[in-house]
Amino acid sequence: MTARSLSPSTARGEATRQKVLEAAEQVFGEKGYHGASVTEITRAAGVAQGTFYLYFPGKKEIFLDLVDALGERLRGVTLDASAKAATYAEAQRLGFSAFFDFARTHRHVYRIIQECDRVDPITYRRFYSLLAESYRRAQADATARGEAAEVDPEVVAYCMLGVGHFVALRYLFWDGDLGPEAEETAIRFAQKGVGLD
Amino acid sequence: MTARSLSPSTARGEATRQKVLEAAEQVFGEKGYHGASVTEITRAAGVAQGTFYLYFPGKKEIFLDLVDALGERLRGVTLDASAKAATYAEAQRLGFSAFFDFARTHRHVYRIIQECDRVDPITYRRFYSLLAESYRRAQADATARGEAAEVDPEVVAYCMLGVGHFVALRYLFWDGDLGPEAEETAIRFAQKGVGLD
Amino acid sequence: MTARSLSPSTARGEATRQKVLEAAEQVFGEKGYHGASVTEITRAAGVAQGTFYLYFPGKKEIFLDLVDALGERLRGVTLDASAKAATYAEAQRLGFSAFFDFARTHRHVYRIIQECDRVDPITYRRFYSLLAESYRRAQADATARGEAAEVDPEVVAYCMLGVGHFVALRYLFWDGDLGPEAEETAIRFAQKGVGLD
Amino acid sequence: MTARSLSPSTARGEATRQKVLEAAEQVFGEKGYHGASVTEITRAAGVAQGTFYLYFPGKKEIFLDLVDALGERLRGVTLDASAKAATYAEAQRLGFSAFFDFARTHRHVYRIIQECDRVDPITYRRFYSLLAESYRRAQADATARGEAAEVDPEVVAYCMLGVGHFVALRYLFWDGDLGPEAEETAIRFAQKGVGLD
DNA sequence: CATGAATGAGTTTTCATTCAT
DNA sequence: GATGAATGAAAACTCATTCAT
Repeated sequence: MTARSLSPSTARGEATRQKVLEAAEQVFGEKGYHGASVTEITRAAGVAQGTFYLYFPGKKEIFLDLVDALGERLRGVTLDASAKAATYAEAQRLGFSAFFDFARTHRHVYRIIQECDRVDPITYRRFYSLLAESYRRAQADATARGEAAEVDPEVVAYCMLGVGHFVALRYLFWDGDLGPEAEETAIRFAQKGVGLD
Repeated sequence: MTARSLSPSTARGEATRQKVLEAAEQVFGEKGYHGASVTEITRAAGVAQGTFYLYFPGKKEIFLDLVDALGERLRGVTLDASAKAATYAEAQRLGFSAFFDFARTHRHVYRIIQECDRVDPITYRRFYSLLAESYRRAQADATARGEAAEVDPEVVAYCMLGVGHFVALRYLFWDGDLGPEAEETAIRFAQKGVGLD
Repeated sequence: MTARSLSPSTARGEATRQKVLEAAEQVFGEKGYHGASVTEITRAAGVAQGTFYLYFPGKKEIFLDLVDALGERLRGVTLDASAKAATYAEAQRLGFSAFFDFARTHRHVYRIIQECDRVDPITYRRFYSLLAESYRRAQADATARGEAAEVDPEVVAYCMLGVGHFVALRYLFWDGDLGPEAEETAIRFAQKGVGLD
Repeated sequence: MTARSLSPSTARGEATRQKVLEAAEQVFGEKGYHGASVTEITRAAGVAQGTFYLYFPGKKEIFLDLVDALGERLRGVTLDASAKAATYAEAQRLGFSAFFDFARTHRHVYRIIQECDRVDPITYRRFYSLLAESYRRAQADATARGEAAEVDPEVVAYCMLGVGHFVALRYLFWDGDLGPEAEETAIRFAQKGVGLD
């Protein structure tokens, strides 16, 4: 997407790069972008300080790389999940479930996304824009098929992003887990709102 | 709420305290928590470095003070707005409008809330918990009056928080402003979801 | 001795000066010269920061004043005690006892003397020189009267200072108290050394 | 003794560590613990500020390291010296001489020991406890062999520490040097006291 | 006499990044 | 490719002292 990482030319190099990347994900997840230090990442990766700069231009860049990668993975799982559905309602249900599963498995890492807004707003925006794009398209298609109301799909996409994010925040991150009823309620909200008339 | 600031005892002191607080709000809004330095805040306030520590224990504390204050103001405006409504639908509409107005007016500052999660998760959680409380109560009351469906009001509260936050993010912070149609669509979403019957 | 303090002209002023002086003694004793702050002293004295500078030129000066005063008191009690004795042996015994009593009562304050060496070596030296003077004279007199050996009384004076100081350090400050046997042994050492014939 | 320093892994690192340590000894000796700053130490060592923290956790730790090292050296020279003696009297004489030599050569550094009491009382106490231990043992052995009187060797040990310290203070630090007569008198005092029969 | 707000120089410490080996 | 010692700018914070009221 953006050429942020330096290229390894050997297999050994590629392996080192991976070690660093994984260590970074773990350390960033644990301490956040500002709380983490390059020293700590390299220590966790089991390489020397200088090695870090052989593969990444700097702390910022590896962080943004991680965010991009995370976005890609998240889009992958949600898209894959909803692709299996026959109806829009079913797609929404499966999509939300996949999202919550992802957030559950990547608790710490998911939270670092928010820090990205200050580190590089462009990357932050891209993260959510690309994610929203799937939602937008699904809504637009459903509308075309008469399965959903005729409303601006872009707005709807961000509404759904919001529902997912805040329900995950409240139940997954604060409470420890999200039960099936809460998940059901969230999906119901996305489909029928608060239930007015 | 939490005793985080030191006490001035004269009017002059109170005035200085205010100057510093306002400068901090401005600088934090512009550069974020980590990007801002105490030096910068005092420079913006027109006082000496040491003066800062006469009124606040440290950078972290003034930041959290600001977040608490922001939460209080935000709860104030949304509650005031929805109090004027006769029906739940109306209350939601007015509440969202008030929220968007607030976010519009406090763009920069509103964004620092997200940084708070890493600085002090307790304060971050309190910010949203207290906000959600109003929404929860409104939903519960509406349900009791037969105006809303019988669903867990806590989940609904966070769904609404999410809708507000992400629509503000997309339209207010990224696009520059949020038009009436988008606002209308968001409210409609909160009331009827994506329109699935 | 040295004109280090500023002069109060009224009775009220004299009272304030005293309050500050006493607070300083206590705070310095507790935290040491460097650990104590002027703010803390004034707080302990119940006066404003500025008031301090009405009576003392600075932190250093009040500290040295305190050291001088302490020396005067210590010389007073040891001299008074040994004046009551008929023989040199008796005078030594009473002098040491008085010294240990003083150290016992002024544990904390006594220890700040050592810090004085770095703050102002002149004052530190004066403290011990004046104290040694009494010992020196007593030894010289005893020699003249045939009660003590014919040795340089100046050296002897410092040996006795050393015995007192280190026994107090070991037993009073570290152990909590100095029993009569230890005191007796110390005195015996001063009179007969390690017991080599 | 206490793991206070960080580890260099190369010869170059070890060399730098030494440079910093030596600079610290010099600067602390000259200005004392509080008068010295890390900046000054690194400047004297010819390294950058940050380098200091590669080898020592902080100013306090390097200071305490220095005190421990000093104690070890001092114990070494006094023990070595007295080990050569046939009698207790001879051992005392040689031990005192070695002590005075050490103090003469390390004037400045020796004086920083006193500051240690406020910086870390434990380390201060250890310094003298370990030193006293040799004296105590020597006295106990001499008593067993009938060479010295039957008195508490612990008290005697501190008496001798005191004699050494204060005679060094008076003659070495204040006067510039300690002549043989004064040294002789001090030793005589340690052996026979003030000469009371 | 007394106050206490204000000052600003000075201190310790951190850490992303560089570079000789 | 890999190392890890070295850098130095920047940060948060303290505190003796001044001075307008």
